[in-house]
Amino acid sequence: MGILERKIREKTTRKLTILQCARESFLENGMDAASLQDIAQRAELSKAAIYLYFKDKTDLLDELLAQTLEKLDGLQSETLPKPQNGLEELKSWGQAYTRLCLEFPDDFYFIQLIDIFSLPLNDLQKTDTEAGKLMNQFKVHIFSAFQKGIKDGSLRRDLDGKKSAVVISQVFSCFMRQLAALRDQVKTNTGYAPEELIDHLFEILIYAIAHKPGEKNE
Amino acid sequence: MGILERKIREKTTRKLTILQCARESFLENGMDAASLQDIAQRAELSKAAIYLYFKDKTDLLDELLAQTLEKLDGLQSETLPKPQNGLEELKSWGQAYTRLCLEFPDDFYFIQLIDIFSLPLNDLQKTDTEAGKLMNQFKVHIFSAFQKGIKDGSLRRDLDGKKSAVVISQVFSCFMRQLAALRDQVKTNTGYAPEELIDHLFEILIYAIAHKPGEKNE
DNA sequence: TCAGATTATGACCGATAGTCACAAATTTAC
DNA sequence: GTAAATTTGTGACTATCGGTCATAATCTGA
Repeated sequence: MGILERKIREKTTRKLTILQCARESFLENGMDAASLQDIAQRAELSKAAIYLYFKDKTDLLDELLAQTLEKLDGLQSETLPKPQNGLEELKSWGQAYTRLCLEFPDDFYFIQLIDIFSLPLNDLQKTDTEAGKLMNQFKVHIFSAFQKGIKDGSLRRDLDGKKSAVVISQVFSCFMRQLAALRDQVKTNTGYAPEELIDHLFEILIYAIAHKPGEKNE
Repeated sequence: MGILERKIREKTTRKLTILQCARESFLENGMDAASLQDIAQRAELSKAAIYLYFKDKTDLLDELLAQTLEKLDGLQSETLPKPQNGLEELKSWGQAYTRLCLEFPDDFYFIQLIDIFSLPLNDLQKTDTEAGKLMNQFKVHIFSAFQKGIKDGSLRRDLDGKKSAVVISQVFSCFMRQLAALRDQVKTNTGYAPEELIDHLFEILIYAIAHKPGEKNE
């Protein structure tokens, strides 16, 4: 039985090696320009050998994306050890996403490639890839944070929780994606550092959805 | 002189023919998948002949983009014949952009390919392409509408006009882009029609930046 | 009529993603 | 221990892409 275990172990380590090489190549050359030939060379394999471990180029990407989504999950639970009100929970997700963007651009590169709302919110089980499943989980978290916030009074009660979740999440992910894509040019093009713009986006969004203590909330 | 005129006329019509064929091919196959071979066949020319009229593939795209930006300009001045306050002006730009997205998806496809804020806001003359110049004009319009709104009291006075212009425009264009990209899936994936989501985005953004009559504005 | 410019082409280049027949290595069966 | 079967690997291949280039056809002005 030790043989089988060793073979499985070798297979997975080889897979991980290829993934790591793919990660480097994607980051250095970008999603389109990265060639399987280059990835194969880094892994000291022939290009055809890659296809023994991965269906195609997008399959490689899916696995890398799954890795990154797990990291996002980790960052969020790191910043929010205890459950708080809905608004605080939303903020913590936003901060985790922001940290991924600013502190871990390598990871963010993969998240930003896909669109969070290109997957159905309803058919939770209808996802074929690992990354798809994780993305759905993520969406469910955001959605329930909105519902919670409306109930506990930290968000405006006249909001349609689900609709706001869709719009706000979409806004946030799109904004961060664009920011990450232009990273170095943002400051020179707009005159503002990425952090400033993100802060302002936070202000605007929170201003728009949070219940303000002074006002009545019904 | 008639000969020269005819030659110029023939040259421009041929250019327009190629542009139209490129437009169709881009729309049918997408920016990447559309091949110059296909465009050439549609135009009943050899692939090499295309390069007599356009520098490369992105040159084709630039011209199509310029056409679309002019259309956006037309839509805006159509809905806003007379100058109003800053908020109204911003709304009219938003509506023009929305109309382009919903009513003229073919045109929107090209606008959505580029990012409004990937060009510098400062160096207005440093644009090499026609599309670049038009984009810069567009950005200037939005920027001055914010300044105007803050002055005339239709926007919150505590806003940093320039910063808000950057963030809001980015949010808006990203959102619409994603919406257009997923067009048919939006309803099934989120449960909301594109129009509903756009309306809600309008509500949120206006709620966040507009001066509310009841409140003091300083 | 004929030189010179314009317009057009097919053949070609280097690059890509992906396939496939075949070979080497390794495990399993006897 | 050896042969069969399976896994792991490869180089050569296809088809397609954006783009170039020598060459040819067409048209213009003198």
